[in-house]
Amino acid sequence: MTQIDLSPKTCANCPIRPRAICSRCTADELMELDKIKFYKTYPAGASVVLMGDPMTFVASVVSGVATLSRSMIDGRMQMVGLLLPSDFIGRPGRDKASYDVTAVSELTLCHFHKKPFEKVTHATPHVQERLVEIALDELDAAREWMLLLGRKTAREKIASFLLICARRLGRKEGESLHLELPLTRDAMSDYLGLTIETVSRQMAALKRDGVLLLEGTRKVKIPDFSRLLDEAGDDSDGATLS
Amino acid sequence: MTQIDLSPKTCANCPIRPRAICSRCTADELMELDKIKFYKTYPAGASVVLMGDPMTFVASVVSGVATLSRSMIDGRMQMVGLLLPSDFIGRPGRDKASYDVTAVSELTLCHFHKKPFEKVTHATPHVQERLVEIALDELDAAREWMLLLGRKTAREKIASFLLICARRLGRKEGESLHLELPLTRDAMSDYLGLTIETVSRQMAALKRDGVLLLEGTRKVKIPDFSRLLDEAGDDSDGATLS
DNA sequence: AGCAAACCTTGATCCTGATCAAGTTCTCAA
DNA sequence: TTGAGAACTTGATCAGGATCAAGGTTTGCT
Repeated sequence: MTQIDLSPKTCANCPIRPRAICSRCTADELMELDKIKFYKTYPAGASVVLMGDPMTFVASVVSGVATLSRSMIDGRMQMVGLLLPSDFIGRPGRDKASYDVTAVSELTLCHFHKKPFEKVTHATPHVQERLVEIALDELDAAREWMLLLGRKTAREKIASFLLICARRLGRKEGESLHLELPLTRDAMSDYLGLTIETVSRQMAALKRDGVLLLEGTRKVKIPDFSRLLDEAGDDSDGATLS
Repeated sequence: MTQIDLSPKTCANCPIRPRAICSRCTADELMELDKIKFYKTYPAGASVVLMGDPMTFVASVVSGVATLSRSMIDGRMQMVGLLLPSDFIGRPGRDKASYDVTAVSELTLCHFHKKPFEKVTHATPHVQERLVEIALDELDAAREWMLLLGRKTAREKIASFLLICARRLGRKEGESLHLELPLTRDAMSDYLGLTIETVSRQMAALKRDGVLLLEGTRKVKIPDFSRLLDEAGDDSDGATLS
């Protein structure tokens, strides 16, 4: 039997393997998945799929950042998903994209042809369970996001966004938390249902008030995490960093 | 073997049976589900579960209307889900509610104890598939809703809400479409991220402009469906009623 | 029928975030 | 190194929807 590489890098390529349930896949199942996968790299700004396109694959993000978005006929758009490395793209059982997928930085995806992927997963209960779990995670995120879009002030929206980023991308450095924003101000405005000017102004306000420090435009330091939690106005007791 | 009742009424009680895939459940599976189910009726305004509560059941709506909502410490809240008869409540594999569930009218649920429900579904691929499908449907709805919350004007929000209601609850009567709103103005404002006053004013404006006719406060007639579609500003080609 | 409470409407005013309009700072390629 | 375009900031003004306030209507209970 061929040796299977279970190192983190490979692990991240299989949408089923992340979050430590890799162990539940048999070597045969992993080999089967490895046979039907292929990598593809998109330049920053590239469109991966457009709403309505036939979806012939599922994929997982190897590196880079992608966004999901929906738009109106007149061009107004709203980001509805943010995809970071190890995140899953795709709707098993659906054949059309119901939103646009765009690379916001150079993006490498590990694709799986959809038909054979579904064949592999079809009869594998723990994989189906994992797919339910992925969908429920996304649903929770979407609903948290709805609260943000519907009821939060501009300042709270920015703070909430920083919080979300900090949770996934933040690194503790002594007392304070260091992170590199994955989005431009423009993309942040699409995320938060604001204009770019408001994003810029509120970032400046939070900086002025000592909630954050900026190094250049994308590098952010959070001196006091609980202060940021307050600013975000969240109810969730997520006082912890993963 | 006991006779199984496959009439629509019973069918709607099982979260797996709706949408015409009942046929994929064997008689044994249906019997197993029937053993672990129980009905419960909640008065209008009752809280079904609160965020953070342990969730010991999944359920499906038999009659009435329920809402999912999230709130902030200071009381601001956003509705994040609207549940009508045949809709599914519950997060298989999760043990805590991540939002509040409230009965907005008298509500009857068909509950299934979660543990045995998961046992029944665990080894049944077509049921797992159905659960993925349910979760993806909710996700699509949530993302559509995010576009509404983030980018639509008050008038567009109202029109979009009427559209959603019309699709699920509307009845053709000659040329025009008749429907009874499932929510009060107050609940509509929570749905749409508006205040009750704005909802009231925009309903009045749409009435004044001939987009709708009101009979009392909840009965709505849409004389021209395509007009409503325009007002909603949607991109989706959903020009059809189910 | 009569009353209270919930629900809804309408008006006046205010304020947050959008829009319009320059300017400044990065980034990166030649 | 320099120049061009992208990304970002800042200021002035505007407007959509929130807020405050009052009154009207419906519903349900006794």
